[in-house]
Amino acid sequence: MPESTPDLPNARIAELFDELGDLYELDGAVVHRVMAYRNAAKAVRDAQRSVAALTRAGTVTSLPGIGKTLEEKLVALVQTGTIPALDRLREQFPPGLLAMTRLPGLGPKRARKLYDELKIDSLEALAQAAREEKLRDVKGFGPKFEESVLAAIAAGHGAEGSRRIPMHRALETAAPIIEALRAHPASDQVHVAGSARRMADSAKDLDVIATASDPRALLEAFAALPDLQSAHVPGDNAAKGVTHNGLSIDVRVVEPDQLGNLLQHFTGSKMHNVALRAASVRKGLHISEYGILDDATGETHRCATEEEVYALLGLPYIPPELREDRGELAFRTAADVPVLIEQEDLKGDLHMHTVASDGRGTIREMAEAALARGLEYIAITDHSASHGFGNDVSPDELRRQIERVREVDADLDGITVLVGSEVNILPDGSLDYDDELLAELDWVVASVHTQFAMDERRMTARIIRALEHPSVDVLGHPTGRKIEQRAAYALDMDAVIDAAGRTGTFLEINSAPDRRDLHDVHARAAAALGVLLCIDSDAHGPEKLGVTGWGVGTARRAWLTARDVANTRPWAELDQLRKAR
DNA sequence: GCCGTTTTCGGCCCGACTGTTTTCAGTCG
Repeated sequence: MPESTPDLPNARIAELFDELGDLYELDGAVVHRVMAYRNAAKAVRDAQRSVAALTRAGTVTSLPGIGKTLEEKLVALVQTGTIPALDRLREQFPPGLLAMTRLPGLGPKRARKLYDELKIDSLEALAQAAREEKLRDVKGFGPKFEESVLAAIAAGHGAEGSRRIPMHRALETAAPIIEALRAHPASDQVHVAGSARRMADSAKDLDVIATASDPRALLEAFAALPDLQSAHVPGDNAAKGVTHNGLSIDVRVVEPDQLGNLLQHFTGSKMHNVALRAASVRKGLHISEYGILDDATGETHRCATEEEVYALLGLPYIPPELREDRGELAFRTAADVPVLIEQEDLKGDLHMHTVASDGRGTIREMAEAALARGLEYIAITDHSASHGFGNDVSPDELRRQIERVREVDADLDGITVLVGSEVNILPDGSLDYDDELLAELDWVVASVHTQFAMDERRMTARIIRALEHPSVDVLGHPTGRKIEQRAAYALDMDAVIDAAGRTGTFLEINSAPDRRDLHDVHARAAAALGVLLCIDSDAHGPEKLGVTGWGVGTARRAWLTARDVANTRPWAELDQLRKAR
């Protein structure tokens, strides 16, 4: 029997559409055709079900931005594993040309010109030509360009995978800078906008919007900060700096009566703004970062707050985390906007480690820290026996751990301390403690920690088998991805979500800031099918319990309310909701 | 290439900066 080929993941299909867009752009296609591919890539990336499956079912044109032509390309992709137009374009344009377009200041039009006139088809060839001062011979290029191109290549621009950094790292880097801006006597309001405000996974750069009594003084003070490796203040309302670890920070100072316009504009996302403007043009309103121009009156309205911006456009306030053009523009009144979960809604934390495995705190230290944070209950879930890092918790050791947890629980008032484990899901889907021992635990997280390279069919079967185990309460970090570091393992998430719903198993939103796994698209899909999520810290020390803010950020991006998250409930109530043991 | 309170063609978001121009296209956010 022929091995069934697993479906291409949506993320992969989206990459192919993005690549098609890039290649058509090099090919000189009209911008709107290129945009159509980029829109389609976004639609695929945001789709909550398998796009390959939708294609087979003949319903893929129900996705926004997928029409007849793109459906044909998807059909070819699903049936043959390839898109003829993509193969043709790849033959026509060497991959180095795409790398060139990733350099700042060099886009597809100019890259194509260099390719046509000087046969330059790679970063290396480009640098060589710049050094030999040959680029200036091409009309539209000059010595300045040769200089900047060499600097950009030397700085590592254009290289694959060097473009985004995980959001928590960006904010750690920026924190002292933001603090300095807030503390400066000339500053009034200082807001972080951009992807950071939307709680995205990663950042390309950071946008800061401020109001100030003396804008110039604030910008000069920013540029002089020792945290910056270089800075540039081109005028009285903006500055750009680069930190020593390469993070770009853009600061804009604005009049207070335009703060709403600028904050809205620079919070994005780009796709949200594009869609918002397109919808507003139909009402005779033109949005820019400076105000809203009304065709009817010829007046430009300045807005001090974002609430005013959205109100003028006939929309309720849209929380930043929802501004991704994933349906939020359909809201008509405030009642349509989901009441998003907040960190304060979390009553418990059901995944954390102690010195028994690879954590740094004791059971008591973790419990006291959780109590101080206002949590009503926690589960101590050290790694299981076969883990291979930290201390292995043998079955006997786990029995002793149960006793230790019971003692702390009895000893501490105001918090319930549950005993659990983060059990490994072995390659065949079995767990590495026996069923009797697992049944003694209050709470079981099951996670994959080995053999990530398994093919999709086997990995999906492996995880579903674990979900079917009567003692497994929640699937830990369901996809294994690490932001900008490690891809998710091959997994049929539709099938996993279905199995979670069928077995009554929860799915975790692991809050470790380099994981945030499940990520928002899948978390939203799970909640839409009634599967409950658990937002856990996976803390390896008492000071890390607060990372649930990252998980909550992901949950908010997934449109989740407190009801969608299991551990917003008191323990007694949650206990009733989980599968029968 | 998509899509329809501008419905099957002709639109498709907005403004600033840059380097190279002598009036602007390309690029960026």
